[in-house]
Amino acid sequence: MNIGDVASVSGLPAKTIRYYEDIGLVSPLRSANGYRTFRESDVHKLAFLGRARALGFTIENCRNLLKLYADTDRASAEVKQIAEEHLQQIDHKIGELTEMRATLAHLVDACAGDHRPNCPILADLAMARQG
Amino acid sequence: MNIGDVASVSGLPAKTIRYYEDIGLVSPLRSANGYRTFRESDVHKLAFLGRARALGFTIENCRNLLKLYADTDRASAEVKQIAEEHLQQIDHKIGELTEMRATLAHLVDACAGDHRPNCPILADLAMARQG
DNA sequence: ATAGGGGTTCCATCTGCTGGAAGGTCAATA
DNA sequence: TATTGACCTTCCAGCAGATGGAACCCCTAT
Repeated sequence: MNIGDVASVSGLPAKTIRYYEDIGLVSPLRSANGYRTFRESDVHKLAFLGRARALGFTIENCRNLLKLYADTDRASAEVKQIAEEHLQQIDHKIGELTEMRATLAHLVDACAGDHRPNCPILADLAMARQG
Repeated sequence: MNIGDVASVSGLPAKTIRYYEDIGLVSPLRSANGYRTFRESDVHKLAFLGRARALGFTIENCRNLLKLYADTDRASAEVKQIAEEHLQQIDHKIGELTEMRATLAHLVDACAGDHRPNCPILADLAMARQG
């Protein structure tokens, strides 16, 4: 399989697949003309990567998950730990965003949004909030 | 005021303040020895930036907000629009993260997390989810 | 032969900083 | 006066995770 086919099968852009090879996540063969040749196992790995990335795992997480996946003797505890840590980070981010959202929604609400210059959003940004 | 003082007053690292000068967000004066000299207005701007960034506004957003802030004839509608767009993006991100969280939490739940190799998390990553 | 649709490499760019090296400046102290 | 130490300066590199583009090769069909 050439990179274009793999791209459409896996849903990952060709550029991304090359990048993943660059950083050692996947190692396709090369045919005589220099084209990358992907085995089933490579395609499989890339699909794995696509899903892990879609769940927000970092590249380093992915590297470890792939390693654990390849090791049929792994303890599921190791995988679970990675996932749990990631889950915590997601929760953390959601928390931050939710706080931002609340403040911002409050300000947007307070702003008339008309032709007049008076604007509570700018007023808030310009000086420390009191409450 | 020298950069260190501004850093402690504004809460922004000196590095960040220099960076903000680099990209034209703030333009402190220079004293004879080459040190940056920040006026009250610069400090004010930096505090503004700090708060806008804390609300997740991009640098480009900040640039525009500062411009609007400086323009006492602005229409609050312009500010509100920037804020509303940003709010939508925050909502979008929260949505994505919440979906990720749900999937991941489900998987983490399903994984025994013991010494045995069997792992639903890896199983899921390895093949398309069915539902 | 030529046009097109693949593929290849390499380098630059994006966001928003952050770290570090190499060096200048200033106030206080030994 | 010399020197320490805390400042400050510039510049260059790097982080994640790609993505865009230039310049070029390859292969098939017309």
